[in-house]
Amino acid sequence: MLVPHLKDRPFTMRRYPDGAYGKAFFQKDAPKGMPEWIPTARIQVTSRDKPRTKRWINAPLVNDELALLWMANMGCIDMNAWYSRVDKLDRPDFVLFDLDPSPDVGFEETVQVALYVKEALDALGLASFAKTSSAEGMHVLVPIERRHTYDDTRRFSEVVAGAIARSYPKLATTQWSKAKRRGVLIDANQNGEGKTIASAYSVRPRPGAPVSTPLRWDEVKSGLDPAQFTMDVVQQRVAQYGDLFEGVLTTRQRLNDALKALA
DNA sequence: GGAAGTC
DNA sequence: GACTTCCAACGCTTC
DNA sequence: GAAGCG
Repeated sequence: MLVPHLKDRPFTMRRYPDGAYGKAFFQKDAPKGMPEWIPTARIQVTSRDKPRTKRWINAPLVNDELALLWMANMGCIDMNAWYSRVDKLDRPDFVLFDLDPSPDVGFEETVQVALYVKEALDALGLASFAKTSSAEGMHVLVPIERRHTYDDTRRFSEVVAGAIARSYPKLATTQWSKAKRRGVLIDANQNGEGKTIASAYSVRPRPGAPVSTPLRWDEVKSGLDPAQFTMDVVQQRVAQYGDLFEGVLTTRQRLNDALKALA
């Protein structure tokens, strides 16, 4: 279920060599010694040194279960990949609404904001898909045609997030600075080239090992508990429902009309 | 966890 | 030989 | 414009 959501996307390894609670580090350039049967994409990324330079890296592509197993064996727990695929790196497959509760609110409020996001997207005629992200957060994905740029998707999510924050100021915010933030952050800034998201069905390195779990929208309601989605529970869900995120990979929607309606 | 750089 | 460091980087605010 | 930060 997991592999299709990683297929052909530059994969950023997040390794926990000392286990889920030890020090972790990111590694986007394929380590030497990675077997040749794991394909790579030669891509250019910006480095963080003072004069921002571009450098070429070999990004691993987790395209089958054996590659996924190899990553797990390298200490990867959450599986992080780009929003776009290697054949069109600058065209993301979806817009992400990353919902992150501040310390003053919890999952209950996050669920409510997720419903507001869906409501707004429904009004724009856009189908969306929800999953738990970590212990407290939610991800709402809007699959799109590969015609829009990351700049398009970021501006779109900014507009939608801003509208929701203004409509529900007690509950939702776009305030970046943590000190001034109250309520659930709708983080539009997570839409950008080179940014990654923990995929559907990723296990999180947290107590209880919760899984980022695709949900039916009718499950997104008061009382939903993200901690209930343990690995065995999610395996049962997959057996019962199949991949609730299949639509993310198959739905193609145009943002233009929605953007126009907002302009 | 492992390579590479520093003493 | 032992110890340390490196394995990412966006776009906002701030100075 | 560089640096700090979530």
